[in-house]
Amino acid sequence: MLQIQQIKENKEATIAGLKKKHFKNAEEAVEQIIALDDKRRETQNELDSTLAKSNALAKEIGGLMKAGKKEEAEAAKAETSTLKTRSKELDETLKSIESELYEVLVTLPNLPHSSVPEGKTPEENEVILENGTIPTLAEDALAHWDLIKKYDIIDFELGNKITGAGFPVYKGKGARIQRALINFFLDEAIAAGYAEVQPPILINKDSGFGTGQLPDKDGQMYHATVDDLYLIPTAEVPITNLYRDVILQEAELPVKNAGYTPCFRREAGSWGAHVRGLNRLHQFDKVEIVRIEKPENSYAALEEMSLHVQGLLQKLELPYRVLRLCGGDMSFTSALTYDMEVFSGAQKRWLEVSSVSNFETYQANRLKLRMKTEGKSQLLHTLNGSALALPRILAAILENNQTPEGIRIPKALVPYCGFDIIA
RNA sequence: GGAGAGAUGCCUGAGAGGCCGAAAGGAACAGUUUGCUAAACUGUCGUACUGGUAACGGUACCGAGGGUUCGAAUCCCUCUCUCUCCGCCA
Repeated sequence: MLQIQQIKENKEATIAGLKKKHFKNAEEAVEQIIALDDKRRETQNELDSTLAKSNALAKEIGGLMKAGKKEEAEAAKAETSTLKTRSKELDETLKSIESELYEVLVTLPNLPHSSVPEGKTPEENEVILENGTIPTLAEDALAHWDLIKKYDIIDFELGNKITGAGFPVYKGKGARIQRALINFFLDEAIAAGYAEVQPPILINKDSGFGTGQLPDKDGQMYHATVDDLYLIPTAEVPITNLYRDVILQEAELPVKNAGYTPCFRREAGSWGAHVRGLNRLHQFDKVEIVRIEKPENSYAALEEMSLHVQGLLQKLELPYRVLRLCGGDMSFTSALTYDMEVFSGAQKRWLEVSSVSNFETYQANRLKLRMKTEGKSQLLHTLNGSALALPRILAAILENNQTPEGIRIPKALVPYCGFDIIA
């Protein structure tokens, strides 16, 4: 959520930023917010002074009662009733203005960082670097959805039976390589200074609001209605919400957390030709890194996170590229996002495996995540990134490393797997 | 799931209609002092909105939401959560 103060002080920049994000009616929304805020302030001032008067009167009455001046007390009592109705009215007006203001405010996306390229579609994202060699596979190279059948390591049919489409069953070396990847990613994160956390994978509504999944994206989450809980779409949600309503000491910063969780996404309406096999699932595994930073450090932290993710890809010997997302393709809440994509040799396409973002104060404002400096509290910056999501990594490993003898396991992963080939 | 108890500031904990934004202690921070990994003393020490250049004010918040009252942390109702005991159980 954007801060009203900021919108007011930087009206033109706000409108320009919203436009870069392809938000419609930017001017109208900003004008409306400013007008509503003025009205809110005016109403609150009147309410406060009305309440101040009746507080003073109440005190007076108390004094009169004690002094035994009953008649004077009664007279004063009569006076309070008009103040009371007035303050009730004002309170209702204030509440309705506040909720109206909130309704408009939450529709505004975060403003993009100045380095974010103009553009609307994924094609307009900026490729900022490419690393590794694109593998040259044999003509008859198999896509991962064929490889998993050939070696019997992941079973979609079985998952269909148990749950439904998009819930695969990992078997044998398939299951073991999953476990290896999770441990590998967590160990790397810990080595990079992240503290591991294991959060719940069901969250309540407040948490959904805190990171911005609610109210607009509730259709993307599985909802356990009996208890009104949601299955997490990413560990970002529970981990970031650990710091909801928290005021941190400066010395506690930066906060660096990492956590493995399964992630659940309904992916309503997004199934198509490009989502075969492991490319898109309803349930998948991911190690997420989350950071809370002082505003002046957040962009340095973002670069560090990007390098951390790249390091993982290098150790897994996967060819990758890094994109800086354009205004139109960025998420609602992000100020700057890097996407990491690996090249999937048999599908001959890039697959997004990580997304690292700086949200600046956008999440912190809703979370009420602050730091105290010199007696004043200020909002902090939040960042997160996948490090990494498993399915597409696995798809790329399987495809790129296929040989007539079987699938070679990247060296870095062998100690974790306990085998070096899937044959 | 059944029964009981409770929810107060960073923590412990008092407060039982007006003198309470809230005692006291601890923690933390600042200063003074003592020749030293510390003690003593003094001071500061919740959040948000809001008025004011500022000094300094106003309002709201004692789990959440309602109600009674001129006046509620305190009384009433609803909800949520926590703890203890019982039941069930990985």
